[in-house]
Amino acid sequence: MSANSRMTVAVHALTWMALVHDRGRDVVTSDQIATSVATNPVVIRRSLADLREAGLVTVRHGAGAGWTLARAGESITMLDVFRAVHDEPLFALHRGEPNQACPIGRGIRPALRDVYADAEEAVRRELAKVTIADVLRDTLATRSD
Amino acid sequence: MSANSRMTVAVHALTWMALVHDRGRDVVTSDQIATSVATNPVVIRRSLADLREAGLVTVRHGAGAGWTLARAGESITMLDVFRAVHDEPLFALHRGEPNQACPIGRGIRPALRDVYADAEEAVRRELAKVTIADVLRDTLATRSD
DNA sequence: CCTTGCTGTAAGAGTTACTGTTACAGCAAG
DNA sequence: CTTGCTGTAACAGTAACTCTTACAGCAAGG
Repeated sequence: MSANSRMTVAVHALTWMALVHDRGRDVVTSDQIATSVATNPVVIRRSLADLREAGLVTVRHGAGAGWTLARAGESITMLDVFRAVHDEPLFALHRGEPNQACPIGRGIRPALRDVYADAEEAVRRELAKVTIADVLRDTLATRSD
Repeated sequence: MSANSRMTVAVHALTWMALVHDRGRDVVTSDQIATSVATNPVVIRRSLADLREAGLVTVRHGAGAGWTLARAGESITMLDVFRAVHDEPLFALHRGEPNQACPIGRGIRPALRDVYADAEEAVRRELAKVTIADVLRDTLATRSD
């Protein structure tokens, strides 16, 4: 049950933007962020598009275009990012419909949905405790990988 | 960040085995389980192989071969199943190494690892609260899907 | 022994999702 | 109008998973 790295890329971008903001610059380009993440600018733009839809960043077009944090890093939580990039649940139910002639096949999906919902809610509670500012602080406090 | 359904299949199999056990039968075949899950017996055998390695089920070979719950449903938690089938973390870090010349690229991975570890621990705590017997009860209490 | 029925596992096809990349139209500041 | 960056489509490459077929291995019971 592996996961993609969209969450990681989005947090990386926001953390980088928060650092740059602290240093006095506000508008940054996808190219600059891509350099820090070491990926293609289009990947970053796709990620920032999700964050823009969630209201976490704003974009400016035309000459001198680029991205800006919509809120201070202290008020953006990991949960905000999770909500912005995650569409699918952490745990998947059966791919195909189980045998409805069997009592287990008939009733297990709602039962599992409840369990999975509780587990996912626990994740959300945990992610809500951490802000981009926290991640930035921890990131700068780290010396090595 | 979708997830595969290995967890769901494994829980389905165990729940079905618990029901059958309550009805007096102990040894079941992958073919019978596959009928309830509505999939191929090999998929079930692969899943049960994980559960066997985790000590949750035992297998018998030869004629009259089949699978048996190693413990009562009351003492098998969703966390046990999670541990048996999950090798990868819920949240993935960067696919490629971020730019080490950048302070964010250098320090963000350990920072994220901590956050992700806390979130995953929250999931484990939640899954530890639910047993196969609980799932069986909820499943049988459900009338429709 | 030897038949029988199921497990264990390899191998391959089909599907899906994501990443990385190229390409190009659109936009607005100056 | 020039310029630089965004927005997005399109496509290739990769990886994981499910499903299926195929077949060797094993042990209980005759």
